[in-house]
Amino acid sequence: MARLAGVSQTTVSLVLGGNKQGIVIQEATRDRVLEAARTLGYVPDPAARRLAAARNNLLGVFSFTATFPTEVEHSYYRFLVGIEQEAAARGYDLVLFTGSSSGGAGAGAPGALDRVRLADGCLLLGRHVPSEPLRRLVADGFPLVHLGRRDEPEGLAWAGADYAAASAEVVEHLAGLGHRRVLLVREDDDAQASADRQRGFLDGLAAAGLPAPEGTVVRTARPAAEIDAAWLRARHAEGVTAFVAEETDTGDAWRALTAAVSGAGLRVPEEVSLALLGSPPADLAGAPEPTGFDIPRAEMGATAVRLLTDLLADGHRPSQALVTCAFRPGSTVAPPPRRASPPPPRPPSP
Amino acid sequence: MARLAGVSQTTVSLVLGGNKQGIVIQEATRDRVLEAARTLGYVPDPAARRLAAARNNLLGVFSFTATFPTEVEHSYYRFLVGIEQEAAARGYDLVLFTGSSSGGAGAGAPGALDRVRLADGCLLLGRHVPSEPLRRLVADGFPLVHLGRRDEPEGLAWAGADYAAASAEVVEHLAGLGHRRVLLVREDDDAQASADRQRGFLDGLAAAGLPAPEGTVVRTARPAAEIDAAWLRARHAEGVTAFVAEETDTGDAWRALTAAVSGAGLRVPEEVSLALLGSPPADLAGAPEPTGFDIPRAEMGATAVRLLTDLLADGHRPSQALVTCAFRPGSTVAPPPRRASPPPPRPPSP
DNA sequence: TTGTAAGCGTTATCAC
DNA sequence: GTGATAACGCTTACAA
Repeated sequence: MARLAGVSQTTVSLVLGGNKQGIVIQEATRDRVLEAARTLGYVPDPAARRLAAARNNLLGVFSFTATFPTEVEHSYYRFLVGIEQEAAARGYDLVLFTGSSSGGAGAGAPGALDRVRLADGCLLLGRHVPSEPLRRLVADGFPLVHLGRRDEPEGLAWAGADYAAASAEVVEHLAGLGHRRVLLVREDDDAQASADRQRGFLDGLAAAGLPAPEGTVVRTARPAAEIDAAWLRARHAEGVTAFVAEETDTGDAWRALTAAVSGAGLRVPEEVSLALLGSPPADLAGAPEPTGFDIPRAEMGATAVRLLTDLLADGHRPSQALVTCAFRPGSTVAPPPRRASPPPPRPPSP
Repeated sequence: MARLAGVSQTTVSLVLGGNKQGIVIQEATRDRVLEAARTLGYVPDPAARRLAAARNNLLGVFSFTATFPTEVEHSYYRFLVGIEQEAAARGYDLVLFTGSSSGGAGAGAPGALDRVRLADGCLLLGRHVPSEPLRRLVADGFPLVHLGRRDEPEGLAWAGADYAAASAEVVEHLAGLGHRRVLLVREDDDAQASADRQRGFLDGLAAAGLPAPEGTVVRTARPAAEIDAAWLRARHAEGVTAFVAEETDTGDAWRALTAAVSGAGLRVPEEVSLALLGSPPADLAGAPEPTGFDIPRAEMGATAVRLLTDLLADGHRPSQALVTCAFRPGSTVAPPPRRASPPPPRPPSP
């Protein structure tokens, strides 16, 4: 203990700790403590600190899949960039709770989530955060911020991307170019992110005064199998001039779409326009840049940290923040070819 | 407290905690405690248990550059993959010290390194870890493991890649193919990793019975400027048939080399062979795969964690581990063209 | 301005 | 087997 190096324990705590009480300490004493601490390399024990004061300047990061999966592009890397920066700027260190990594106790393990109580507050990552343990944490008033929209446990704070607005913007861009029939290809799951995109897509259609007949939104669990050249040619023949895919974990929807178009022998963007609600998968890095929007992951991470530290500081009630996604012009969209403006007279095949 | 719900505190701890002592507890009591805990939604406070147990199951990760730079390829990502997995498997959480991120206190800030003491032990990342603060930590017996070889403070444990052996292997591969004159292009710094590669390179030359005349190792601080088409043509004219570059943070050496070769109008591998001691930069992903070796970063991370937890567990003295790098055949190496086998008769330009 | 003492919620060591 | 009781290292009234 640094107390050996001069003064008393209280003083040490006052000097090294926040000294929220505004107690005045002699410059000399202060320096003596600092000096001693440096000499001994003394650091207050976070656990003890947290136990006594309920605060230790540690922010937790908990994800229900490995935080660092083998494949970079499937990871939370971009989020962490922002999280780390913002946390550092605010004087917090990060605790990565590994509860859910393969080999670990597993996210389902009872108490896995409870470990986050070691930190002052915690960031939650991932689509599939189990509700039950979460609910208790929230009920206990433990400061939590989820990365991504999440309505589930009421009162949970979150920082999400405004997929809806960005998706609407893409659709309106398409409409402005003259497209009248636009299709959305999405995953067949219930993720909030997918739902938001679909809502934005439909809103965009509505805003542009375009109809959204049956079949405008295509849900598929296996894009590679269902979205093929024949399918695409059929839709194109029906008068569809633009296809929109959502970004998925695997990027399969977009991959299937581009493959189908080239399989159908159609040129992009001269004959068909393609848009992607998110970023393209890494392995398509060489291909022409898709029109769509970028998910501001780093900014979302930073925003989440800001939300969390605000929560910690003034005990405000949990709030939520929507971060704007930047429109990406890309080069896969153009005005539709003349003949396709109105739906062709030939009756659509059932 | 669950003690209200039946029995005593000790019993609760025994039931809910690990019960390492192997103490036997009545089934009935046990159930009563479990039941009560569930009813009250009671969860042992992790901070308290860690305080009492004098261990907090936290492994530190400290780097002197931001742990998550904006560009993925410049990051410690691959290391973290292994670190996270192994830590999780062993029941440890990770503390990411943000001390060195932009916006933070800065790595140079006094006491920045001392903060790691809040963890049970710490992993050190990065080439340029300052020695002085480190030395004290080591002297105090704080469990530390450096990622990468490091002789500096005696008694520091490390987990490194066997660059020397892998580099030698690459050179011998080249020699086996018939190359007699091979050059190494390396950075002009004093990193251990560079030194190891150079040593392995020279060892490989020696093992193959090849000479290493002056100029065999080219040190350059600005590869892009010095390694150009003219330079390469000159070396080639002198009889050099293979060029080896080390992997650097920026990948510049390799990038310069490949650019110089194509600038000189030489075909790879028909006219010149190229090898890379490490992995190619991400932006060259589309190019033919360089012959060389892969740095087993994830495995290094996992090994480091293993070393560290061993240190924690049985208090063994710090040890070091060398992880083998896998040879990567690639497609940038082939036997040298006939005429170049012996150095050409024409005198080398000075 | 500085020191004293009482917890914070567990775990560990003993008697019972 | 189970229950007191003393740490664990710190913060925070409160006393000096």
